[in-house]
Amino acid sequence: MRLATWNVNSLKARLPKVLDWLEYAQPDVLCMQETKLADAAFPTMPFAGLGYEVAHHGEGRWNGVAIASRVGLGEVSQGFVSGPGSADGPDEARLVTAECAGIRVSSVYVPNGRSLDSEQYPLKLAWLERLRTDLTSGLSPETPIAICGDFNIAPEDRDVYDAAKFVGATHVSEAERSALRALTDWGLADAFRCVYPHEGKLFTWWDYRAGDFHNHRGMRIDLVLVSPPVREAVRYALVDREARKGLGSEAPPSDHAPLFVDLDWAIGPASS
DNA sequence: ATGGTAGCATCGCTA
Repeated sequence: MRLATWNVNSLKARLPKVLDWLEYAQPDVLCMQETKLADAAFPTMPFAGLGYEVAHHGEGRWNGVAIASRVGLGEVSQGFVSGPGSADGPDEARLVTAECAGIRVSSVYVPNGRSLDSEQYPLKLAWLERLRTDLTSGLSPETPIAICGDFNIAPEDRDVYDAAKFVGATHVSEAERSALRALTDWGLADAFRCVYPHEGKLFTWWDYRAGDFHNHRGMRIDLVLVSPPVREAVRYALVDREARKGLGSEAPPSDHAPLFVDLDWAIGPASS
């Protein structure tokens, strides 16, 4: 089973590239973030044409998350479903969860945080804490779980191109990394790190500006977090940098590259 | 130190 995540930065602008990538990379499940679409505007037909069912949670102009699956899609929930303060906070489409081939898959788009002195920064930390309680309360780590998406956190200094340039910046602060550790302490593992335990400077996002992609100035902020039964099944993972390139007259790329994780996992017949 | 780019509900905001 190939499980992928990709912040597409507008599915409307990126649809041809996403469809090309589905045909080329053949993921069984693709989690998307920043679709920037309302639910009614989601292009269901071209996904169905490639054999994918889709669960989407969108609001229109910003955010928007989706899960496309060709191995079954059930028990869909949009947004937070439980936990304290579930009625609080801004109504932003940043979480959708569905069961795919026996794995509880979530597509998440963690708030950016903007800067440490922004009012958005504590909201990011609160959102992460709420994500933890929502996705883990009442569950055993032995439940097959995969939380996939744009976490807007680089877990370690080796996950940014130059740690010195990020001192005092968001995405690398101790509080953000601690919020991420709360998830891993519960039992979730960074699947990419399971495959590349020693490497550094392997990124999933590069700023559009100043030739950052070409100059290898990026960050690893897109993650697939897996519970122990899924971790046991991890065989391979890759960031597809080809998809971050703008090729000739094609549509321009997202500023994120897709990450996929290959699992030795029984898919079984597709069901819905 | 600044600015660099992209998407959008575009002349301001988000990333």
